[in-house]
Amino acid sequence: MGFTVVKKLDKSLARAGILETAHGVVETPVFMPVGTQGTVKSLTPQDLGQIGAQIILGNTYHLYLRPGANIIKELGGLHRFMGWAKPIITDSGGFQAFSLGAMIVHEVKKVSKPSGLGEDRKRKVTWTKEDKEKALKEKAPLVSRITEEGVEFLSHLDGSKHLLSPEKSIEVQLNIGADICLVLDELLSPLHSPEYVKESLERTHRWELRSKTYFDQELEKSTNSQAQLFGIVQGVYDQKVREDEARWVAEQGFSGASIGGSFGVSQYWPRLNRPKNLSGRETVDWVASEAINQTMEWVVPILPHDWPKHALGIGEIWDLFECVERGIDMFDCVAPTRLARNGALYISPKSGGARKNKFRLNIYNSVYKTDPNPVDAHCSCYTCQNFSRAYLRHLFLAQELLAYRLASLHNLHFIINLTRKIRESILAESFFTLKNEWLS
RNA sequence: GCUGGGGUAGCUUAGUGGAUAGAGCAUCAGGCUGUAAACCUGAAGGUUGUGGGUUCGAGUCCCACCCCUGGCG
Repeated sequence: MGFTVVKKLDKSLARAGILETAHGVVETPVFMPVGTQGTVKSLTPQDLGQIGAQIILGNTYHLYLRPGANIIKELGGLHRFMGWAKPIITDSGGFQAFSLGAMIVHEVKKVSKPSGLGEDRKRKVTWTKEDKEKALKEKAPLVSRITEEGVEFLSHLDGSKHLLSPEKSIEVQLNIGADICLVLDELLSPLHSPEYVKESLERTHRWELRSKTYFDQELEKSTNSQAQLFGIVQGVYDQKVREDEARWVAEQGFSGASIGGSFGVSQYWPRLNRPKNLSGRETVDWVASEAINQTMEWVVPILPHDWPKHALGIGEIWDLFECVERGIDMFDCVAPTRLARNGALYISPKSGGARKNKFRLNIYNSVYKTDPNPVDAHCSCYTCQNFSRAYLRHLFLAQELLAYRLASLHNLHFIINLTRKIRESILAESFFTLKNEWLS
């Protein structure tokens, strides 16, 4: 079990590697489809194999609530349960602490529009205990809250109360049979104040250590004794914060590192040298990319060279290039599958894909009503080989289930294939040529 | 022919004589980055069947006509 860098570029941190796990090797850079509830929505493991998926991501929080980690364990672990024999990485539930908590209260996202700037600057989000209680009560009946012990959840399924502690999270991940487990962390939002960020990061350190202690202690007894544990670099859009976190994580003896957080700026974390002449929409995109790219630049060089580095939740097309260039090896992202179900289908530069349209077309648009062409004429996926845009549009408008399946197949094939090409370009030392073809 | 019900957005409809006639679906366009997401926003769309009357004011009340629909001849 371990990670080997097989090729590194001179001009950047981009590299190709091989990650060994109990369920086989993973060639990096790699894109990991998200299968939150023990399924990559609408696709079978056979589909995933055919489009070249090497490893998928499952979710502790969802599987713990339903069907329950013990049930999965009894039925032979998640691999057997869902019929996927290749590696699985599991998220710790840290993201749900955020998406059911601060994300709602702060009205931010994983990758946020610039908030706290311009008109929004007046908006003040304090985070005293009283405000927190009040905000949670008023704004979100179903939420998570952070305590020293862990994350308290009210189940989104039945409202029941649960505590996901670092120990519980690891217990669930080991029971599920994850090849790679993640420590429990708390995502920070751009609207968290410096005081709260400090408090939270100190707590996350304690959670990460508790996760690791429990992991080390339980691993041998576990039916999953070859599992690996990744640490998480948390933080906000601030160089010192991120570098400090990277230094801390680097010293804890993990098998790898995931880089997480909510990427955006605010009155607290406004570090911006924004190019002028950008439209409003371009600014939004620029800020999101800038926060992600800068963060990777700050963090990656500090982390051990021989650790696999995982960008949590990142995976838009430009991110793949920019993050690989900055030394990232692994990606997971809901974008390909969620966008697919919502009718946004990826297109390559040769088919009109570009930064400005986010390399997507909206299949619902009426221009595709009679379009006989495949989604992307340069794509070799099953969907593009067999169906027209007009047919796909029809399926979406009719809300036929096949729409979601064909679209997911295409988007995932597209991203996985692109990531594979990126890997090949590193091996062939043509990475920048490829990047230029896509992001010129 | 007699009699009852009904005509409001493409469809289904809400609407005590009082604000710019609302909504759902459909249409159109945005958005979506460790999945509370086959989701969320927004826009467009109206000669209230036609014509007249009462009234400061009518989708609403009155009259005539037209159309749909049920019942009886």
